[in-house]
Amino acid sequence: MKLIVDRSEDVPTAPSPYQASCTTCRLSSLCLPLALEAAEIDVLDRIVQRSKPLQKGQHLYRESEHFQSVFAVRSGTLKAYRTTDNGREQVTGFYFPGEILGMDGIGNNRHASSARALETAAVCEIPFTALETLSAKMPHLQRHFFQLMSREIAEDQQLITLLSKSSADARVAALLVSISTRNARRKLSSIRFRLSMSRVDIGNYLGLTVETVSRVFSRMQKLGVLGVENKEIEILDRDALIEMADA
Amino acid sequence: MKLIVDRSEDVPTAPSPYQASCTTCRLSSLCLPLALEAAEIDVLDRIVQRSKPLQKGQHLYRESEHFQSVFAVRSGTLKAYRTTDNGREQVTGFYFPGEILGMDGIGNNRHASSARALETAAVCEIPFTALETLSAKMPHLQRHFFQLMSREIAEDQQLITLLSKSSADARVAALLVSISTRNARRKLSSIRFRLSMSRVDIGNYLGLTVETVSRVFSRMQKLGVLGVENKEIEILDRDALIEMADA
DNA sequence: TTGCCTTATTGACGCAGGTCAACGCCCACC
DNA sequence: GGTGGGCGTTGACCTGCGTCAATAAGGCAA
Repeated sequence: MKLIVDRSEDVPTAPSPYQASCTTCRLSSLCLPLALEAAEIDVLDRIVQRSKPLQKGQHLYRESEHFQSVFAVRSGTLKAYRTTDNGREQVTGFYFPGEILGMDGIGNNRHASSARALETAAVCEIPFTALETLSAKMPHLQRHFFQLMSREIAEDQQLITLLSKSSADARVAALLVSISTRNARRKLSSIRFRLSMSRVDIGNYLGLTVETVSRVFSRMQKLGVLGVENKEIEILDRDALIEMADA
Repeated sequence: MKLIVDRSEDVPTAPSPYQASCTTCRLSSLCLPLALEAAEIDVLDRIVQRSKPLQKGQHLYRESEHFQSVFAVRSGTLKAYRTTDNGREQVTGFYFPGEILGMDGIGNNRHASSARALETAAVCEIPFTALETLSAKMPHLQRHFFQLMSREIAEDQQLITLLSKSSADARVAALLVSISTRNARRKLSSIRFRLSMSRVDIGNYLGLTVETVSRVFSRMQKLGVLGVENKEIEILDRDALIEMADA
C-alpha cells in the first residue's frame, strides 16, 4: 500500500497538484480535531492522499469492494447508496465538503455502500491502517475518529426517526434544514443554495417518490416557505420550515 | 470520574459479585476482539464494571445525559430510543446479550438516545475514557471498537433501507430474520424464540402501527410461514420469510 | 380465585402518498 | 440553433396502511 506522497521542500511543484496541505485547507476545522497541534497535523498530512477530481457520476468506491481508506470531501457533493437484495437502490447519505465518508466499511473490511459524485468533486483519501497507527500515537486523533463515527451513528438514527413516521412534508423540510445547517458550518449561505442532487435522489433518500417530492416543493412554494427554481432553493421562512420538519 | 473498581487480589470476595470476568464469560467471543491475548483480556477486565441487574422498565441511561460509558449486554434485552422534538418516541434498536450499546453518545459527550430494559437484564459497563486509553496501547482493541462502531453504522443503514421503501410484511419479516440470526450467533434456537419486546415496540421500531404488526403476524401464520402464540414465535418456513424480507 | 389494567387481535373506513400517464423544460450535443 | 433525451411537474386514480372502535386475552395484585 502506497501511503506517502513525496512533498519535500526541494520539489518546487507539489507532487500532488490538487491541494497544498491540511494546514492551509479551509475545511480542516471541519474534518480534523481542533486540538491537534501543528506538528501533528503535519504528520497526518503525510498520510493523506489528494488525487485528481472525480467527474460527475464517477464512483469513489463501490459496495463490497475491499475497504482501504476513508475519504474527506474537499469540493463537490457525493451520495452514498446501497443496493438491496432485490436490486433497488437506496441512498443512505449526501456528503458535502468537510464531511467524511466511507466509515461503514471498517467493520468488515469491505465497503457497505457505494459512493458516487453528484457533480465534479475532489476528495482527500485517508488510508485507514495508517490512520489507525497514527491514532494509537495521537490521542486527540483517536478520539476524533471515535467521535466522527459516533456522530454518523447518531445522524443515521435521526434519519431512521424521520423515515419511520414523518409525513412527506416533514421529510423534505428536514432535509432542507439539514443542508442549510451544514452550509452554515461551511460559511456558505444557509438560505440560498443549489441542490446538487436530483429529485430522484432526494426521493430515494427520504423514502418518497419523485412525484411526491415535486409536489411538496410546489406546495411549500405556494405557502411562501420556499422559493424553488429548478435546483436553486431559497428558504423564505426558516421557522416555518423547522416547524414542518417535526410535524 | 470514577473509572476503576478496586478488584485487587487481597480482597477475597470479588468487589462486584455479579460475574467473574471476561475470561470466563461465554459471550466474550461476541463483544471482545478474538485476537486479544489472555493478558490483554485481563487488563480490559479490570476496567469493566459489572453492576446489579436492571429490572424491566428501568433505564440504563437517558438521552442527553452525560456520556461516560458504553455497555455490553450480559443477559436480557434492552431497547434504545430517542424522543423527537414533538414528543414522539422512536425505537432505534434492540440489544441482545453480547451486543454493545451506547456508542452514539461518544460524538457529543452526551447520550443521543435512551436505553431501557425490556426484561430483567444485566450489563457490563465499559468506561469510555479508560477504553480510549487502553485502545491506544492495544491495537487489536482499537481496531475492534472502530469495527463495532462501523458495524453499527452499517446496520443503521440497513434499517434506513428497510424503512425507506419496504412493505409492512417485509419489515416484520426482516426483523424476525435479524433476531433469528442473532440468536444463532448466541447458540440459541434460530427458529423458536420469545419476543422480549411488545408489539408496540416492534411497530415503533419498524415505522408501523400495532394493528399492522398484529395483522402481519396473523397473515404470516395463516400462510404457514410463522407460528405465533403471543410472544412465542416459531419460524416454520425460513426461506419464505427471507423471501418476504426483501420484497 | 376475582378483578383490573395493559397488550393484542380483528373489522370498517379514510387518506396520504404511490402509480400511471401526459406534458413541459432544460441543456447537452450535434 | 435545433433537437433529443433526461429531469421535473401536474393531474387522476388507486391502495396499503393508519385511524377508530370494539372485543378478547394475558398477567399481576390482592
